[in-house]
Amino acid sequence: MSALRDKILNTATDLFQTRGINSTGVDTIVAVAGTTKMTLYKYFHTKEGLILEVLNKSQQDFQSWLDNKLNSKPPGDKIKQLFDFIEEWITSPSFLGMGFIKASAEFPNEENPIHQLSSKQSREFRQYISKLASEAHIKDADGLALQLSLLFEGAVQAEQMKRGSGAIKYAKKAAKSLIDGAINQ
Amino acid sequence: MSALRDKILNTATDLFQTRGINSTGVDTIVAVAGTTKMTLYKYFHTKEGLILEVLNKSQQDFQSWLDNKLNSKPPGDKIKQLFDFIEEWITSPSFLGMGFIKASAEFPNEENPIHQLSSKQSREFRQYISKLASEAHIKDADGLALQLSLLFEGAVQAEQMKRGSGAIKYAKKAAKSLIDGAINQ
DNA sequence: CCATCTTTATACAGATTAGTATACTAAGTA
DNA sequence: TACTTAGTATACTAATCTGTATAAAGATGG
Repeated sequence: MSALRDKILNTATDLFQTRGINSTGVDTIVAVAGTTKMTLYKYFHTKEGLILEVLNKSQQDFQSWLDNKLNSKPPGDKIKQLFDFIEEWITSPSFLGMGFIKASAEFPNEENPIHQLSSKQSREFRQYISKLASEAHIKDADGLALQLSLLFEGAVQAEQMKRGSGAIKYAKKAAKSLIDGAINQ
Repeated sequence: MSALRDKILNTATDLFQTRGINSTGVDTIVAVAGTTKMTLYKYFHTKEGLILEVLNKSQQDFQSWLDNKLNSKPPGDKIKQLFDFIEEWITSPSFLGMGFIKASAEFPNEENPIHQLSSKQSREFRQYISKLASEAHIKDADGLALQLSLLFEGAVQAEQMKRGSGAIKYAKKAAKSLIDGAINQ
């Protein structure tokens, strides 16, 4: 809708990833975005509201990027190609981390709305992987999806800790082993 | 050395895990520990110093607990039993998360001393797993260790997001697959 | 009993935080 | 031209943050 609103949202996304959520004040966000607090609070009623919107948009962007990549492949092959695109995403120079992983660590209390949204996004991504596994006619789709999501989150975590860790290469290998094992069963 | 110093360290460890590091002020720490800021700053020169000590102690405690558990097993069997003890640790009611995983998310900048310590601890734990793999005469010990560490960090992450997730059960299965695959090769 | 050391209590400085109030400017639209 | 809307500029509140200064209280050992 508003270009200024988008600018604030994108600036906040970037700052939250590079400096941390709690360490980034609204004053910093508006200064970097080139606007004022009045405008920020017009579009986002509280900082928490802004954080929730940042998380939602980040996840939507990631999911639709991935979905778009996979949509050109036959349904039964998608699960096998999943980690190729995850590798592309993680090794991209613009990779700054996964929003919901960092957010859940900064807001560890399970009662907190930000933590709850993070948890929900993690669950939904796992379900997405499970759907891919089902389409490949894998028996225990949920079980495999959980294992793959562990590899995924582990690889993201490793890359957040040390850029260029190369962890995704090994996650990919491990994923291939697990997928092959699940198919021949 | 000092009982009061330990009390502050333990209180900070608990609060950092349950409320987050940046969200926990030194005033809160001393109030819960039942002492004053003057005493805290006598033993820890800055909050950052306290955080670094909390991280170090947490990791030492975890490592020595695990090492103690594994020491009763023959060297070649340790890698196979690793995830049994990790499961015991994660499912324990006192489990509050992994210090270095949360800390690296709260301090995402790689220049930050807290981030650097987190990264170092993650690397050292991976090397520890690699040593276990070597003792079991596994060829690509480093490769397997990296894969297992991804499963480990993924499972911890999952459990931090949703207590009682059961993720560790699937991580254990996946680890078994990967270890068996690495042995028969 | 005196001297030393640890700890407490309290108040403070200076910076930063989230969020609001007020007045202004600019731009489009009817 | 008059009205509305979007955004800016700035100052403010009230709370919280890390870290320090100062003085009193307790404890310990010679």
